[in-house]
Formats: sequence, C-alpha cells, structure tokens
Amino acid sequence: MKRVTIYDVANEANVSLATVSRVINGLEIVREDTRIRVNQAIEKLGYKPNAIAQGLALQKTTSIALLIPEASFSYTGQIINGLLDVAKIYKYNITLHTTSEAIMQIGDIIENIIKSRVDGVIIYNDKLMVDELTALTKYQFPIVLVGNQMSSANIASVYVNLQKAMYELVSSYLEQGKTDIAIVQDRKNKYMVEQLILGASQAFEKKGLVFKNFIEIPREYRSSYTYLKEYFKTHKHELVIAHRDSQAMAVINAAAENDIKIPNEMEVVCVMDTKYNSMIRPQISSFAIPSYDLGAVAMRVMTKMLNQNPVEEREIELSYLFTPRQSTK
Amino acid sequence: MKRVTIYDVANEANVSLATVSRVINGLEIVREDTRIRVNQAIEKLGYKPNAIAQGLALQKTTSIALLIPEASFSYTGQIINGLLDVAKIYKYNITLHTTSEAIMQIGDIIENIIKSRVDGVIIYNDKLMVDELTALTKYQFPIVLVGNQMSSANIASVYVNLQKAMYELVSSYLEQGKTDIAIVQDRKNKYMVEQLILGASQAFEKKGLVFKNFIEIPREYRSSYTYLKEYFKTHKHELVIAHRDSQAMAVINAAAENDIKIPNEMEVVCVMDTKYNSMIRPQISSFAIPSYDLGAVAMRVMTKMLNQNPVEEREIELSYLFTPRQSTK
DNA sequence: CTGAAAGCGCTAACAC
DNA sequence: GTGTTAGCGCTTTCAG
Repeated sequence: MKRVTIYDVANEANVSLATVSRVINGLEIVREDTRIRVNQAIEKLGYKPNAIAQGLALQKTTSIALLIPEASFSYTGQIINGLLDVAKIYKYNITLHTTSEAIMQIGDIIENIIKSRVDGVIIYNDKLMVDELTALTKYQFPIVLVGNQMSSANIASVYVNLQKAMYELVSSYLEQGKTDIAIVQDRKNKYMVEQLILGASQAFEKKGLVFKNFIEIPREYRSSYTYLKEYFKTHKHELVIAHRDSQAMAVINAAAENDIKIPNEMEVVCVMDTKYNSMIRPQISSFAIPSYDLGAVAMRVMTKMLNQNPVEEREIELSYLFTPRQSTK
Repeated sequence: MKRVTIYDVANEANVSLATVSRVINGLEIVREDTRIRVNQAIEKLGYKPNAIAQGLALQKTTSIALLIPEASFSYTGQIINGLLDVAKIYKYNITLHTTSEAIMQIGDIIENIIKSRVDGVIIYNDKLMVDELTALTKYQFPIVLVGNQMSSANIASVYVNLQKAMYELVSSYLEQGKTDIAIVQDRKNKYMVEQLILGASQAFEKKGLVFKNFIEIPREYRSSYTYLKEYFKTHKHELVIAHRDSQAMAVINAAAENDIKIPNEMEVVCVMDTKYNSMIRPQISSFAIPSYDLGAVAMRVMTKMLNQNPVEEREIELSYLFTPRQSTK
C-alpha cells in the first residue's frame, strides 16, 4: 500500500491540505459538506495521519517514556497496566526503557529518551538516581516518579509511604513485646529496603531500642533461598519482613526446611503484595499496595503537567492496607 | 533549556547544517578538524539530534511496537527483557501496547500503531487475531509473532512447539498405563491451551484412546482455585496439566485441601516455567520455555527483516526442556 | 469557511 | 570536503 499523505486526501476531496488538517483535528470551522467530502476521501484512500510529522509540526510527540528496572515485570506489571490504561484514555503512547544493573548504560538510555523527544518521563526505580534525574531535568519535560517521594519544579511523585507502614507494623509487634524482628535484604530494591529499615528503626527507637537484624544476603549466594536455608539453621526470629514475594517465599521455605513452624515459631510479612502471596501455603501476610493505582495516578499527574494544569499536589501519597494471612498470628 | 537544533550547531561551528548532519551520522567524508569543531559545538550547546525530525526525513522511526495481552507481565516479563536487550543493541525503541479483553479497543490500538509509523510490530498473543493481522499486513511493515507458528510475506514467527511437548509428555504417561490425564483451562491463553489439547489428543489417538478430560472453569468462578477446590472433592486424576504457574498452584492447593497427595496420588505439570514453580512446595514440574530467547530472537528476526536481510527461516522453533520437580514421580 | 505559504528539524542528492 | 536546496507530512498563521 502506497503511502498516502494529507496531500492525496486534499486532492481527492478537492480541498487544500489545510482543510484536511482541520478535519482530522476536529476543528469546528469546517462546513458540513466539505467535512463529509474530506472524510470520504480519507476513508477511500485509507489515510492515517502521520504522527511523526504531526510531532514535528506540533513540537510534541504525545508519547511518554517509561523507565523501569530490568526484569522487574512481575512486581511492576500492575503499575504498567495502570499506566497504560490511563495513557490510552489520553491517547498517549508509552515507550519502554529498562535499566540494567550496569550503570554504564543508563547514560545511553537517558540520551536515547531525550533524542526521542517524548513529552514526559515516568520513572519507577529503586535508587533515586539523582544524577540522571538532574540530567533529565535540564530538558524541560515533566517527570513523574513512582515509588519515591520527591518533587521539584517539573518533578512530581506518586508513592506509598513504606516507612510509615513499617513503623506501624513493627510498633505493633514491639507493643506485644516481640522485639526479635528481622528484615531481609533485597538487592534489587535497595531504596525500598532503606525505607523499611528506616521505619523499623524509628519504631525501635521510640521504645528505646535499636534495630539491628538486617539479614544481608552475601554476594556469593545465587539466591536468597540458598543463603536463608543455612541462616535459619542457627537463627530464628519472631518476625521476618521481606520486601518482595519471592524473598518472603524463600524465608517460608527455608524456615520450613529447618523445622521452624510458621506462624507459631516465627511470623513472616511480605511488603509488596502479589497474587503469589496467597498462593503459597502458608499464605503470606502482606501490605496491599495499590500498584495499579500507582501507575494510573502517575500517568494522570503526567497528563496534568503536560496540559499545564495546576498540579495541586506534587507529592501524592497512596495508602496501603495491611492484609493479615496465614504467616502471621 | 532552549531547543537547540542542528542549525545552531552549524552556526556555532561555522559550517553548514549538512556537515553537522554528516558528523552526527558518522559519515567518513568529513575532515578531521571540522569534525572536531562540530563535535565541540555539539558538546557546548548540548545538542541532541531530534529523532522525530530524523524519522520524518528518513521515513523510518527506528522504533517498533510491541503488542501483548494486558496483565500478562508475570509470564511475559522474560520475553520483554529479551526483546529490549536486543532492541538496545540495534538502537530500536519499543512502544508498548496492551490488548484488553474488550475486542472493541483492538481496532483503536492498531490504528494508533499505524499512525505512529513504527518500523515493525512484534505481537505476543494467545489468539491469532487473524483479522487484525491482515489489517496490519496492509501497511508494509514486518510483523513478528511470538508464541504462534505462522508466516507469510512479511510475517515471521518465533515459537515453542507446545503441541509436540504435550504429545511427548502425555505419550510417556500413556506408556506407563496412566490414562487419566486432565488439562486445566486457561481463559487468558486460549490458543495455547488449544495446542496442549491437540498434543494430548494426538498422543491418546496413537494409543487408540480418546482424550476428554478438559477441566473447564465455569464463568461464575472468580478464580480457578475456588472451582478446583470443589472439583477435587469428587475428582482425581493421575496427571493434571496446567498452562500457567498460577493455575498449577491452584491445582496443587485445591488438591491438598482435599487430601490428595502430590505426586503420589496425583501428579501435576505446569507448561510455562516461571520462578514461582520452584518456590511452592511441592515444587512444580514444568517445561523450561526459553522465554528470554523468544523475545531476543523475535527482535533479531525483526531487525533482519527491517534491513532487508534475507531471513532464512520465517518460522523459528525454539526448543523446550521438561524439568521434573517434586510434583511428578 | 477555505487556501497559500512558512516552518517544525533533519537527510540526501546535487553542486561547487 | 563542504554548502545549497529540496523534500519528509503536517500545523498554523495570515489572507481572502
């Protein structure tokens, strides 16, 4: 099929290309009959406006870049879905970019994003990447962070206050006199885990105690599970907190292998909620994080910023809900 | 930061924009010293070529659309990762599009993709969507299907032969005299399940038998699990096959709740392999499907087609490997 | 209400 | 080697 341009349509309908442009953009100032004529021509020729050319002329691409850490789809999936759903509504396209562990690449990715002239960038990441952020900041476009609290002139953020969540959870355990509480490291989500530790430490402090049970998975262990299996031979806690479902499962399995009964001898809480938490036995207690909403709201804020609408709140905190299951008493 | 164009760079470096263009495109026919001068100007002004303008001029966007079913990230994650890694190498951008159950939207999505003038489309989907495919076919660009076997002038595909996998698996059970084999429906992956049934039926036929244990989850059940819990009160099979991990887990859990011992009283196999299969206890036997490679190869084939390279094989079959775990004897 | 023409930023002949 | 110029397809004043 030959490329059919606005020009062909104009010819076919015996109008100027300006008129065709008006029709496809729904401008009211076109007479009924010529509009119909143009539409027929469009139909007949199978004309589809070239978004690239429009982008050039309008200086905007109606597409926004999504930056997420590599291989994180299982817990990013809902966020992406939320994002895409509202992107669809506002007719925005999403370009997908992943950051791998190799820091090197990140510069290239940013460069690539800038060249692509997206209208905005949505970033979901563990680490705050301050440098990269400022690099992006230079280029006008709005940035929405999901998961991290932070804002500035053209940066907004949508997040869940994990620190508070952790503070509340840990506090409630401390109230019960349970002070042997541990957090499992999640290398892939360094920033998140920092928040967890902060919240826990705060709760401990309030009780005049010090939080110190951070279970670090040594580099040489391929998986948390292999390490934890050893770990629980000689350790046991009243409560173990993990960030992701797979880590929580590793805890559950490793504990089981060492005959530690859950929840009676040890309780387990997973922070991020996924469907897998309720699929394993015992089902894992977790925080219901509104992942879908995180994405949806982020995209919504983005569209507001793009339309120069006043954004009342640049730091939007979404609520969580602790969902007790079988892994806690 | 003001928009800086190729023109500004040309001015700054006292050359014509053509020369700047040559430099940024790495054409050799530029003298050393002027190239350096241009590069300095680029550096100084912080110039980044406008990919949109390039796209218009070159009639290609170096970006390709990825179309996947909504909410399928958990089992599509690896595919996307493979895709993106290769895309990065070849400097292609990926735009993400998801299809929801509502068929209505699909037309809009296709329309959108066409308008965006991507160089190609990669589709991962359960159903073959023949209509939509032909709609896309009209528009020149190459299409790569992942998961489905199919090809034509500008359509290639990368897939795993699940039918064969199923045939082999079921055959081996039939050889052992185990004929009570069931497959669990997966609504989200209709096409895949069809293949499973085909393979199983074939194996049965060869033995002069008929396969008929297709466990259909009634519409009214929110989840497979709630249905299966009832189902296994009155049913038991020698082998149950599920497509996705979550379905297999539902089987395992529902069986356990009805005191059916796995694998002794009933064996379970999951087709698609995810990390969760080995996280649940008993660990679920499954086929190791090279998801990452599916994505990577798909993208590689795409680049070949885009560069008019001869594509030796338009239907690329990747191999699977049965990985026995605790859910089978 | 419609048309003419300039311009969005860049590439690619074609001259010099 | 480097500059000139004509597009790429569309939007948008500005006239009429």
